[in-house]
Amino acid sequence: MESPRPAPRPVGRGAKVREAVHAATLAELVDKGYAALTVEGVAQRAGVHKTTVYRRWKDRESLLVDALAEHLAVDVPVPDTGTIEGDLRALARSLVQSYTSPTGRAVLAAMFTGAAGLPEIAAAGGHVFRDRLTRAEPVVRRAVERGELPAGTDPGEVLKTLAAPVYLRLLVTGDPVDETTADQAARVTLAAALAGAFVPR
Amino acid sequence: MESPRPAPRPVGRGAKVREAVHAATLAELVDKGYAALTVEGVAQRAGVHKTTVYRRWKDRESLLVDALAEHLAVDVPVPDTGTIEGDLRALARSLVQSYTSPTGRAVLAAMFTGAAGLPEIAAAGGHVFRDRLTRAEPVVRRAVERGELPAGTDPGEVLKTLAAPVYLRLLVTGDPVDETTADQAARVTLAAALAGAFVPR
DNA sequence: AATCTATCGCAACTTCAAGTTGCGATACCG
DNA sequence: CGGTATCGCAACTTGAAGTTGCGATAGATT
Repeated sequence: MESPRPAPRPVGRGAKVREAVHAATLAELVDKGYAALTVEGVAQRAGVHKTTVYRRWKDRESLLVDALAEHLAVDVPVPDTGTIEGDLRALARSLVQSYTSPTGRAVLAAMFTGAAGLPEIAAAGGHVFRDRLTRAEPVVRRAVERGELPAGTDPGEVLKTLAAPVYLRLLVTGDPVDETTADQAARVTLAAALAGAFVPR
Repeated sequence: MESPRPAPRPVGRGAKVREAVHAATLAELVDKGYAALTVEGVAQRAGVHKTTVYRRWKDRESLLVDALAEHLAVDVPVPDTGTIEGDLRALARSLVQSYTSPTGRAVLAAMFTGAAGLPEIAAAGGHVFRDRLTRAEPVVRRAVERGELPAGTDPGEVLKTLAAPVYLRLLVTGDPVDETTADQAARVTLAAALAGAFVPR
């Protein structure tokens, strides 16, 4: 019990600045892309001076990591439709949806195709993926318990197979991605799972 | 029949310079990565002056595109083992192998995770993928003709499904990629194909 | 309402790589 | 052995990253 105010003045005008800069960062990411994103541009869009940005964030990378982390800090609900087919479809469609908005595309590009050599951002991307995958694993486990899928089916492998075609199109081929893509991914994954292709030999 | 020498002096010492700069570009890509790749660094490693590089290539992007294109201009043999299972396995293993060398990783990173906002490089990456996919389509068609796979099976979808897990691990999750990954991808793809999951509804 | 203090705006600065230019030197081709 | 294209070299411009010191401002405290 040193002082009655452990936080001297953590929230003042600073909160608004922080928010404005985050929003401006994502907006610039959408407009210009990662390579052409400049701190001065972000600052101007946020109605803030460049030095203010550098006082709150160490460098451009820290700013990016912070903005992306905040944008990704949304809880994605895990479906439970009662059948594995419905759940896989819902998961795939949810994945597609999160990357079809302009902001979603920009965030994806920044995480996986923009930040080469920036370990923190790449790590953040991998972490987000792993986290969502872990949270979705019960979908597969429930299906195994219901007897829909063979015992021993590896949840992680199933979900990676579900997500892989979506990321392939987004990052590699550049093909359009829509609900059809999601449904086809679910169809393929379900067929393979039913055939026991995800049970370790 | 204007002049007996349509090419005044296209190949002189220039060829050696070109080769040296290409090699140095890939080497720097491996050592420093795309973000930290500087034209001056490439020039020094190639034993050449910076201006010489700029005389042959318009800018850093052109240099990258050229070096990557040359590195990727190798004909990948299309397998024909007699069974679709053997062919899929061979294709997947070949894909894995091409990205497990240090140079392979560096090239992959430059194409898909390094050159955001550099349309030419991204387009080159997509083009390479599409080309190899087209050249591998006969593998699926032969399997359909042999009666191994259902009639109407979409070759492109099969091959994308085969490649997708490999790219997912390389670009998104960062999981290790080896023959096991390739074999599992082939296993899953084959199971789905046998179940008719690649026949348009 | 007056004041105190952390935060912000501003301008000037350093550093570094991209890309350019002009000129002198050199290596290749005939 | 001479001619010409190519290369080395040095000096330059440009633009963004990141830094520093000082004066101005807004928020919380009394």
